[in-house]
Amino acid sequence: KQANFNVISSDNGEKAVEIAEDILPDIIILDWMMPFLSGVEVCRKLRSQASTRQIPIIMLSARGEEGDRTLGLDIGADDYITKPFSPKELISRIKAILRRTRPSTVSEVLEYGNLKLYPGKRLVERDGIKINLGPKEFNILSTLMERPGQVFSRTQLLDNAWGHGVFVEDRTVDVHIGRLRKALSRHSNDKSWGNVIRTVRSSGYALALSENNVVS
Amino acid sequence: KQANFNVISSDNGEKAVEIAEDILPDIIILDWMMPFLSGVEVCRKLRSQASTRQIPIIMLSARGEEGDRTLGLDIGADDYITKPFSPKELISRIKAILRRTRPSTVSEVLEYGNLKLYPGKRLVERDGIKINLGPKEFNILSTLMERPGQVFSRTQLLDNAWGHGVFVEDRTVDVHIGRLRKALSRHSNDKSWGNVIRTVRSSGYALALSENNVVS
DNA sequence: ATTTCGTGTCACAAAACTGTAATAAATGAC
DNA sequence: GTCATTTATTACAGTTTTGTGACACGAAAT
Repeated sequence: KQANFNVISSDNGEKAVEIAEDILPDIIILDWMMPFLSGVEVCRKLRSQASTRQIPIIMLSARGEEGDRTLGLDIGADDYITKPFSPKELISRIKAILRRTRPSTVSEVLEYGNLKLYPGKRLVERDGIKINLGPKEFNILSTLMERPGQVFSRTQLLDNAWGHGVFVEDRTVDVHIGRLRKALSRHSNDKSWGNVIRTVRSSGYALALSENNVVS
Repeated sequence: KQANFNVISSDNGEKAVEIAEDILPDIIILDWMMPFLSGVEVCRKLRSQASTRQIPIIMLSARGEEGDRTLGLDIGADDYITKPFSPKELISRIKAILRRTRPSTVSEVLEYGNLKLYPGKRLVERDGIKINLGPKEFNILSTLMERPGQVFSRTQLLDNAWGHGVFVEDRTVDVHIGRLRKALSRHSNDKSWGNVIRTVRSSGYALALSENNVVS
């Protein structure tokens, strides 16, 4: 919490799995020893299910034997820390993992062209000029900026920006993309303020600098 | 091999471990039953060694009992497939795993001559110049570029680029090939921008550099 | 209580893309 | 060279997909 993560905890393995399936956290810290379901079993369970398979897992253990360590990693944990450990170490390992899976959760700032997005401050700037976005628009842009160039389908954007399991029309994304585009080019006529969101017919949207834009 | 992976195979477990340690492949497909060292033992061996510990493993097995499955996963396999399975399934599971461990190996980009195609970005470049293609054209080119040189019948192209079970005239492919050719050579007269799509009379189409074209 | 803001939908307009058919070219066998 | 086939091109009439303004609604701010 001190490192500014949103933490949900559970004191038993069974519940942990439920929660994980439900809210799909960015990362899971798993204690080896837990009531009902051990860390190993939880890990296995999470790995056996498509929805949770991709979630990074860090295992914590009091025992330091080599055997445990490899078992932990074998079982699909992304990292393994033995107690005692410093909170600092835990945080930096978490960040190391998130840096490659979810840049926006740990980066101070995401940049693309003259665009800057500060995930923590929920702030977007273009050429240093602050830009006002609604939450949804911010989330969409944030998603796009995590993987510049990647095409995201409307459904993916809905999942990422709205949260899972919401019932919203796909086309609603279009409207928000429209608002986003408008907001991103409101304050200048400079060419460098052109459209940064490419629409990919029949697929979705992607971030793209207009100077890179396609010749047709 | 058909999916464009570089494959090395071994017919016994002992050798497999040696090879793995030697060349450090991106992923290992392991049969449960093997002479000398069973798949399980190979898996254990690979997992116990630092150099090979990170390499993803997919286990293949003829037996479908749950016991085996969890044993396979426990032992450190990243995935577990029971025979019979479709090659397609195997490929897609391989890709799923590589996507998170080695994104770059799952063809971030397909290249052919001065052509580059980025599947994730739905983007095509020739000599670095971006080229605008409709969805169907992109799909066709994508299909062709996955196996340069290979001749695809109109029906195959229809299946791949349109999806199975669509009712479209075979000849429609011709038209799209025409559009594709035009789009691919629109922005330059350079000889290197010549036709890259070879038509194979009475068979279909294939990717081919014009300098490779047949002299008749 | 009112205003403001952000959202989600709809409907319609605008764009982009497709499939087909008709016609012209080309290829290859004889 | 002629003929039968097969492919290339073109034009055009749909279709499909996107962009956008309008509007209603609820939550938050005033």
